[in-house]
Amino acid sequence: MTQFDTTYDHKKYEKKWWNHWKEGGWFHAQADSKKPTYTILIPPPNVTARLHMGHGLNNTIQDILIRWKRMQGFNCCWLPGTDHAGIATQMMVEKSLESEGTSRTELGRKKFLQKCVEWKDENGGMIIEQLKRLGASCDWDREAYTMSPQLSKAVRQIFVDLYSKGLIYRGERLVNWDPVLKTAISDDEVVSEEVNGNLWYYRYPLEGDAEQGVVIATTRPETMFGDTAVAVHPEDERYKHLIGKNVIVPFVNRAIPVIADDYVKSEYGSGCVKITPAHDPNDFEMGKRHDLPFINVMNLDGSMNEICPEPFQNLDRFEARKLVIKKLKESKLLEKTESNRHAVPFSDRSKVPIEPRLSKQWYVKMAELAKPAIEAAKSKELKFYPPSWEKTYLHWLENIQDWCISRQLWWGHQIPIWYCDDCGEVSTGLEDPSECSHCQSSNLKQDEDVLDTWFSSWLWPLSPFGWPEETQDLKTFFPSAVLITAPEIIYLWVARMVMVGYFTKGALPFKDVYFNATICDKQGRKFSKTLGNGIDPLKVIDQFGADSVRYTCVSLAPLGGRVKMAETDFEAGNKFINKIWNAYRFLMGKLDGKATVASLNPDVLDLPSKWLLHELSETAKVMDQYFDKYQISEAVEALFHLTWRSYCDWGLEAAKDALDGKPTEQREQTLSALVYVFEGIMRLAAPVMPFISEEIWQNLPAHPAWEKPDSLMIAKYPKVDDLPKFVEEAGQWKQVQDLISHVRSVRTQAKVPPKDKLAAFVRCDKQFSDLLGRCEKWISRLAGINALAAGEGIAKPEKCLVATGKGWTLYVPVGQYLDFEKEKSRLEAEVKRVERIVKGLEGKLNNPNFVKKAPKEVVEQSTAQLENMQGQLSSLRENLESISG
RNA sequence: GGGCGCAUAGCUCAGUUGGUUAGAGCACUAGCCUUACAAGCUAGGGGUCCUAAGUUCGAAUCUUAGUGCGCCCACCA
Repeated sequence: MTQFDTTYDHKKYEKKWWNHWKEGGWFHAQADSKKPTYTILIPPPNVTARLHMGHGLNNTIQDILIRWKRMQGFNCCWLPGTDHAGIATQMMVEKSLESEGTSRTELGRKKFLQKCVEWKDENGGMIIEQLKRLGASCDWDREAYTMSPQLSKAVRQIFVDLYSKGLIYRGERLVNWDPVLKTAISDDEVVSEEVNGNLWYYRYPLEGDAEQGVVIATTRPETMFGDTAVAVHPEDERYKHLIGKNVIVPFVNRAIPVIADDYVKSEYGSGCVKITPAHDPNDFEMGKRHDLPFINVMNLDGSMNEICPEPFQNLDRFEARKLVIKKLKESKLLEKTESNRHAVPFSDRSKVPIEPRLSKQWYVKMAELAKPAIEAAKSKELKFYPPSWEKTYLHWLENIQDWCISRQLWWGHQIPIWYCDDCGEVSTGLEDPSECSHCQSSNLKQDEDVLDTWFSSWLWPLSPFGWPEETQDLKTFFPSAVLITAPEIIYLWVARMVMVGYFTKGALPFKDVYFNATICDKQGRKFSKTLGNGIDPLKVIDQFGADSVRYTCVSLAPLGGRVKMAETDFEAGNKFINKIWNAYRFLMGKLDGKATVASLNPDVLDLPSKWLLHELSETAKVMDQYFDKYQISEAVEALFHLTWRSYCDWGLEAAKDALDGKPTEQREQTLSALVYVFEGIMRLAAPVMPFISEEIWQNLPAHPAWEKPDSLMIAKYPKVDDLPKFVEEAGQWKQVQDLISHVRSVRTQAKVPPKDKLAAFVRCDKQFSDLLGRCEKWISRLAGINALAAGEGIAKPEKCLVATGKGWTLYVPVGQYLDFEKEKSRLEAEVKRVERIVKGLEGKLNNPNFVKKAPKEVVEQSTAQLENMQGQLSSLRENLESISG
């Protein structure tokens, strides 16, 4: 006993078993294996990322499924890797350059990219090491990276394939222009801030009749030189008569049409809005809808350009705004000024408002690609867990917009497009072209932009396995089994992988998509850096151990949805681990150094042992069912119940009787059953809690019914068909358990000291009294009974408490402890409860429609139940009368 | 504003095609240092299954409306 600590110390074992697994090579999947394949692709974290709780949950779920399938004999490949994360990495590197007193533009593109590579080598991929602490059994030999030569080659290939099929085109779009940095920035670098501004109302006179006109309302009067329409709601009575006519833009004296569009809100402002398609995202959309001209009125630095009239030219946009208002006042066109608080997009970098700017971008045509992806979901070939996400997925795909794949960054895959200075045409190809494919000129310039990071990660099911080459890896590991990811990226990533899967291979990249829960704090707020409400997984792994963290995460998290988590929750996992450890200590103590135990012999095994064995097989069955449906938290709960409630609370307690005695065959059999079931529990627990289960499993004596490979992670997962079952005996023991619970309850009610032994009398049929006779030693030990009498003719003794169950009435004489008043009120409440049930059942059975229409089994069940409850009721009444009288 | 979803014990949630007395974990209460574990054992209290109407022999479960909440997308000139 002394060789075991009273608590499990994870620090002693985690490193040890991790190394054992690594040395065993069991993480690695063979491409030429004869076993069935099971592949999961890790959602590649940003190479800049640090492990957070969301990763913790997401990867624990993946590891559980992988370990479960591996133990079931599958050739499991869990592909790890990272994403080059264009924006995030570039921002990190720029930050460090800033601290060195230099900048991206100063270094130039080539040197900057060099810096990015250096940064990645030094700081990147830390999350990969952190995943190992969690116990993630990834195929580490296959670790992939979206900027590696292999994956970059795949990106190039898919670009060229799509281009050659006419699915990539160049189009115009508004980008977020930073007038200080004179560069476009990504959406992620734009922060929206509330500012106090004004809403100005001013008049645009009607063409040919300056007396008439419309009053528009705007927050950005300086863009008026780029106006190409004025829009009103089609049903707005105030303006209906003007639709189709022209108004004059003041100062530039340009005629623009009044158009009708649903987008306009009659009740906002004046109900009339100026449209500047080149300087506002909504106006841009409307410009496209109505085929309006796009007029850019600004220079790259945000000053007004030559299109604007003389006094405004070269003024900064905010100076121009002031002057516009001044001039409008002078011209008596300004009607009124309202203060207006509204959101303005700011550049996160330079802290100035961004200016939407028209520019050429590359797009992927999505409509055709989406078709098979839609079909896959509709036909249920592609399934979502929980299924409610299917609608979201379909809604997006059915209204899909073309995908803008160019990003104004340097870090990433530079767009493989070359512009010819001579003929103006573009060239592309798998190799960098040395001459224009149209005019053979060598005056080529590559597009400055890079591809969206998702344009490389949508190939994740393919490129890490060697695509476009038809490698053995690709043949074996594509498609994967299930994708475990966060619902936020259903469009960005999930749907796109499906589309490219069909485009390249004509197949789904995965059949199941599981969305894990979002982790929140106890107030239901998402974990976020800015709130600082997150839990650091590494900290809790240090404190409680990886097994505790894994167990707690999945037990708290239902499929989908949200999980409210606090650091104290991990104590629950820790308690469970400790319980397992102590069961192990107890068992090892009783085994007394034995290296092996006897084979199970059903002829000798006692009733509680058979029940426990049966519980194991039942749990193995339901856990498989839950895992199959990705209901991890339910599966883990079943494991908890088996371990704690069944094995420890009942199994070990009942076994003490045999274990305390001399070394008989009975004792050997009880030990055999305990070892067998405990090993079964370790195997069931291995996917969830790999470290403690491995430590224990390695030390358990060999049981003839379990094989013993080099590691639990490659041992056979318990299969319900192979496990012993004792349906009848299990049912019998459950009846005994029920009786024991009632005796304990009665004792507590009478406040009988736990150490005092009592007698018990049970009125029941012969079958049940025989059963009780066989179980007397356990009833005695577990219920504190020193004399048991059971049978049909048992009379009610004096001064006793009574309890009823299915087919039996229990009398426990409690003598001095009996409090008549209390017992009377308890019995009255009990009688009332049973009466209510009886009444309900009678009502049901007296209803001719019920008897006529309900299924036969339901009617029979109700009849039998009524009989049972009536029996209980009469026993209770009898006792109540005797106590009252 | 558009789309989707949720509402069951104090909290987090199960409840499988409508059918036993609606369950679990945590929390709470009481009694126990019973030699594996006080990070424990035993027992217990606690629910008009959001509201209203409907379908049905029968509704937590199905339908409709209302209320409250959440998520995603788009955001107001």
